Order: sequence, then structure tokens, then C-alpha cells
Amino acid sequence: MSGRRLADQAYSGIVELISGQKLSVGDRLPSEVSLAEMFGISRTIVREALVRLASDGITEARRGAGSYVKNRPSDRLIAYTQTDNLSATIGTYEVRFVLEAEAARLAAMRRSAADMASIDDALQKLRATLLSSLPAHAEDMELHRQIVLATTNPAFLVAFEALTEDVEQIMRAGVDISRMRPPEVIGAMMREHEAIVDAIRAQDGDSAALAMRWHLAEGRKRLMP
Amino acid sequence: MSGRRLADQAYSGIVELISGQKLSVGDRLPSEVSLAEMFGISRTIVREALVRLASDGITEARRGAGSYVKNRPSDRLIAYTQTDNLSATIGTYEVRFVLEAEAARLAAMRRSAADMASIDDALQKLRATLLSSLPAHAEDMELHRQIVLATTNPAFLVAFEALTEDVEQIMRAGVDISRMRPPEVIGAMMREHEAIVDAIRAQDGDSAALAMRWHLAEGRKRLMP
DNA sequence: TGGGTAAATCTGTATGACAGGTATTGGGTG
DNA sequence: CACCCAATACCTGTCATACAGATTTACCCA
Repeated sequence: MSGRRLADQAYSGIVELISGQKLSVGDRLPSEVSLAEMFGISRTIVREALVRLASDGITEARRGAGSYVKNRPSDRLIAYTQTDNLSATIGTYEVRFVLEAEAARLAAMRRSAADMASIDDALQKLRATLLSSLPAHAEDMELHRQIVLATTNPAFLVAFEALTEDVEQIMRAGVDISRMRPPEVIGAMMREHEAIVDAIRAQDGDSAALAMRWHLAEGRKRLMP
Repeated sequence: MSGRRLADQAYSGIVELISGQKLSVGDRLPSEVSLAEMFGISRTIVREALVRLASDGITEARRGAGSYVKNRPSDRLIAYTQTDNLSATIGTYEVRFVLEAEAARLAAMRRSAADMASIDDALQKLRATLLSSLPAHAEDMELHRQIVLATTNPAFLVAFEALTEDVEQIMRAGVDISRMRPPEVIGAMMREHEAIVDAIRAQDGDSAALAMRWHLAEGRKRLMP
């Protein structure tokens, strides 16, 4: 993938160490010095990889004792990064359907005035960017994010951000966004977003969820004609 | 919270630096040496914090140039770590309702024979642990995980794991699990899980989703009597 | 003014060191 | 022989220093 930095290679190496063979949950993995020798790099870099592994919930470091396997990285999750962009994107949409539709419903039911202002602001910025024919992926995501925020449930945000990080990784890996926005589509995208925002404004949960589902379905169609 | 390690403090400090003041997306944050002096720690530790920030998608490091803000951490996400355990758990359940219910439906529709075997295996291990009156949180989560895996959609797993990591962090922070498992509850938990698994076995999506919703609702009740 | 080069700055990586935990071993005692 | 405790080896957390390679900035010359 992007293994330019040594720490990335070390990360992958340790993941393979865990996933590939006998290390199961609770097992101790080799000491930092051993890993450094194993991969032919310095302990500094091994530590960086371990920090990320711990941050990803795969390992857990115990001071004075060692690093331990906390959750085995699933083979399918690893395979995800090797899945072709299109099917990965489709899979992501499937989750967004259930997650964001419900988020839109809750947002409609709970939004504060301040939330509504943030959503309107994001919508306006999206409109401006869309009309200028520039890539608007960031603005699009920001609007969705503001809607998720309005649920006042941080757990929704956690799940949403895990997904978008994924999407962005896919995008970075090569999906051409600009291709999928012929001029006549821009108006449709805006109308879809406006329908969602209007439903949230009207505090109509069912309509918001429906509008979000519609919007995501249309978006998926645009990706796979 | 968990600020025992210096890198955690540095992480929070940098987040506050971005979130608290004028740093917006695209801005460069102070150099590693500056940050080290700022927090009174070594550059090594600053780097660990930056590695995690980059891993979390908040910053982006450009060799020779500096670290840049990629996504602003939302204030509510920060507040999440300071939310009391109970309401955070309830918030998580709200998301699990929509996410896992749909995962159960898809699992029922798509499961392979191998998936079914993994689910049965996880169920059996959960039963054994429950009957021995030991903490069974790990086994419980593993069963849910296997169900999510059976969707054959890695994006579901991404969202699910982001949530469970969160849940475990909450658990680690002090929720007493054993308290909430008086003997008469064990049978109920098993019946709920069996209902889900049976529906998946019968490839009945609606029943699976319903059983999962019921199970999560009961679980939430057990947490907040 | 414009352009190109040199200097300053910054991240990526390596090495060595020490403090303060944790696990283990081995010896002493009953 | 079994058990408890202390010495010891091992490990992570942290710091300081150094240098290579990339990038930005500054300056000088044309």
C-alpha cells in the first residue's frame, strides 16, 4: 500500500506476525528490541509501530512486562485494504444507509438551534463549492458530519468517522471523484441535501431518514452506473 | 482519565491546541521540537503523540515540512472522553441498535456454512463462560463480532470495531460488569443470543434483526435498572 | 524583477542511556 | 518436599544527541 515509512513496514510486519501465525489474544509479542533486530530497524521505529497498533486496539502495552495481543486483526479487515475500490465503496454505502439514516432521524428529533445553524452553514458551503465546479467531497462529508453531530450522540460520530476515514483512504487510492459530477448532477445533489436539511429543520424524523436513504442510494448509483 | 503516560498528555495538549484556538484545517502546527519545549517533554514523546494523531486522521505529517491539521477534532468528540460512563454506554447502545440489527439481517441472508460454524463456536464458548460464572464480556463481543463478519461487508466490521474499542475503554474505566450478572440473568442472556443465532441459521433476516434489537434492549436495561 | 542557489528548518531514523515497573529464579525455611 | 521471599534479569517509558534527506525560506546575482 503506502509502505514508504519504515514504521509502516514494521506495522504490517507485526500484524502479519500476529495474524499469520501462532499469536492469539493474550499472548505476549516479542520485546521491542527483539522486533527491532527482527526487522532490522531501530527500537525507535518499532515503538512508533507499536503505538499505532495499540491505538488501533490490536495490542496493549504493559509497562515493564511487554506488549500483548488484545484483538486479533481480522483477516477480512486486512483483505479490505486489498479489495478493489468499487466494491469497498459499495460496502461502505451499505453501512452508511443504516447509520446515517438513523442519524438523520435522531438529528431531526434532537437538533438544537445551534446545530441547525451549523448544518445550514455546511450546506451553504457545499452549495458554493458545487456551483464553482470544484471537487466538493470535503464539503459533502462536512455536511454529513454536522448532521451526525446533531444527534448529540458521540458514539454515532465515532462510527461515522471510522467509516469516512476509510472512504477517504479509498479516495486517496485512486477513485476519481470529479468524473462523477457532470453538470446536470450538481442540481440533483443539492436538492437531495436540501431535502434532508429541510426535514431536520422541520424536526420530521421519518422524512429526514427517508431523504438520507434516498440521497445515499442516488450517490451509490452515481458511483456505479 | 487515562493520562498516565506522557504521550497521552501530549496528545490531549495538541488536540486542545488545534481545537481550542486558531488552528484550522490545512494549518501547520508547531514543529516537534517546539511542541516538546512547549510541553516540557522530549521530542520522542511528541512524536508518539503525533503518530497517534496522524493515525486518528487528525493531523498529517509531511517529511521535511511539518505536521498539518487534516481534520479538526470535534469538540463533542473530546467531550466524549469526559462523559460519564453510563450515558456514554447508552449512546453506544443507540448506535448498536441500528448497526448490529442490520448486520444480523445481512448475516442471516448471506452467511456461508463456514460463517455459521464460527458463530456456533463463539456461541458455545460464550455459553461455557457464562455457566462458569466468569466475566464473559470478551466472549459476548466475539459472538457479535462473528455475526458482523458474516455480513461479508468489511465496512460493518470497521464501524463495529470502532464502537467496541470505545465500549472497552469505558469498561476499563470502571464499569463493573460482574455486578450486572445475577444468576437468573444468565439464562436470559443465553436465550437471547440463541434466538439471534437460530434466526441466522434459518436465514431469516427479519427475525435476526428483531432478535438482535431485543437482545440489545435487554442488555441496556440490565445496565440501567 | 526574476530566477536559481545556498542556508535554515523540519521530519525520519539510529544509538545509547537510565529510571522504574514486572516476571522469574533460586535460596532459605518450615 | 513445599512454600515464601528476595535478588535478578528483562522490559517498557522517557530522555538526549546525532545525522540524513526533504522542503521551505532567504538571499544574492544577473
